[in-house]
Amino acid sequence: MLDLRFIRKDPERVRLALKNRGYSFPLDDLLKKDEEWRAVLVQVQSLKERRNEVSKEIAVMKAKGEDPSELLAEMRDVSDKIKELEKRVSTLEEELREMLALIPNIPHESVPVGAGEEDNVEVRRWGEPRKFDFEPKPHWEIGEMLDILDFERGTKLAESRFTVIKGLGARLERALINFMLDLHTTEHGYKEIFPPFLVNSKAMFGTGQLPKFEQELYRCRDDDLYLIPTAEVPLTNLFMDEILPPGSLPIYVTAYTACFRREAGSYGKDIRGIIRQHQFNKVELVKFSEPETSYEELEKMVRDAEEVLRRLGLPYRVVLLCTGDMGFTSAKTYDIEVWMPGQGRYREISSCSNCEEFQARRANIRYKPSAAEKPRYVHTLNGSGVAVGRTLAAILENYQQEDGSVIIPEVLVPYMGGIRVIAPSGSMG
RNA sequence: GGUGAGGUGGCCGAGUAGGUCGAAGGCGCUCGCCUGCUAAGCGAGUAGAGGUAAUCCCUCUCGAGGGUUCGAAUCCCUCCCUCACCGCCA
Repeated sequence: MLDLRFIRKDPERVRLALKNRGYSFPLDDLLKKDEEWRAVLVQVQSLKERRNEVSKEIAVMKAKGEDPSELLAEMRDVSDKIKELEKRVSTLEEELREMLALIPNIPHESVPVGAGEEDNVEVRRWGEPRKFDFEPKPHWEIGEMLDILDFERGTKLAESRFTVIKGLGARLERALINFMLDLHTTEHGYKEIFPPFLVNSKAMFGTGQLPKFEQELYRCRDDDLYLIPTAEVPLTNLFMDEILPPGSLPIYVTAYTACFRREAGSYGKDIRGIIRQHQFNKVELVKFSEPETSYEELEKMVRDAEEVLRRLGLPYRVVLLCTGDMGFTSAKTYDIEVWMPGQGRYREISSCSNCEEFQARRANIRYKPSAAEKPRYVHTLNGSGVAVGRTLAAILENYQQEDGSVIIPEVLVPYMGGIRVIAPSGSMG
């Protein structure tokens, strides 16, 4: 959420940001409403001032045994007028809040202006895509052949875009989670969190999923609870409505969670394989930072995520998203894309964003720079560190052998109990 | 789910026959004084949000929302949460 005072002071900046993002928004309506709100507010406040004064006078008169009935009559009218105007004020405030909640964040000045994916800027590559002397298969074929990915039974149990992972595949999924968490907690300084997988609507508002993206969420019928689409939601909202004491920042947290997304509107996309699932696992990184250092923190966070892929030996590239391709809450986003030989292209496996104070304002997360200073909003950052299912898919494709077996990356062998290869077993199950 | 108790400032804790209470007192914290050092002691300060260019000023906030009243932390209604006991349960 943007600061209303900022919009008031520099509406052209907001207008430009909206244009660069490809958003249409009735900014003039908002400004007009803001003006009316403040006008009415001034009226109410001065009437209240009058009422407060007179109420004290009445108390004094009564104490002296004088008759205050004249003042009482006057105040009855004032009180009615206040009630009437207050209705208007709260209506306007509600409308302003609703409008404000739909304005996306302002892109950082270093973000390229562009309409969509094609205008993103590649900033670096790592690793050499392997040369195959056979035709590399897509991961879903490998997974089915090894009997570790079971799409039919996933669909039977739930619906399409749900998959059952079996045997050494499940073990590999678990190994990846543990490997990523260990890396971030022991080497990158993140604190491990195991949060709820369901959160309430207030938390969803705080990180920006609500109200605009409600159709992307799974909701519980009888409770004000939603399945989280990413651990960013519970992690970022950890300090909702709090003022962090001096010296708290930066805070680094990480969590493994399952993530749940309805994927409304991506009907035809990535139907095969485990790239786009309704339920998937992810290890998430979240930082709370002082405004002055948040962009350094973003660069570090991207490196933390990249390190996962380096250790796994998976080639990738880092892409700076343009204004038109960024998420609603982000001021600047880097995507990390892993090389998928079976598809012959790079696929997003991590997305790291600096939301500046956009989410902090929504979730009311502040800190005190020092005991004497006023609270300020923190900057919040989030990034995948990284998407587990997509990593598993990338391993299957990058480490596949001609005979259909898959080599386990060296760093994962301890997590696999010493197993170095997943080979077709021939057994059903 | 049932019954009972309770939700006040960073923390503890006063404050109900409604009136000058954003709120006593204590702790903590900040600054100063004092003191070989530390502890103790003394003095001052110490919530958040909004309106305004802004110190001042004004308004709002005693779990949330609504009501009664000239006026509510204090009265009424609804909801939420916490704690205790019971029931159920991984």
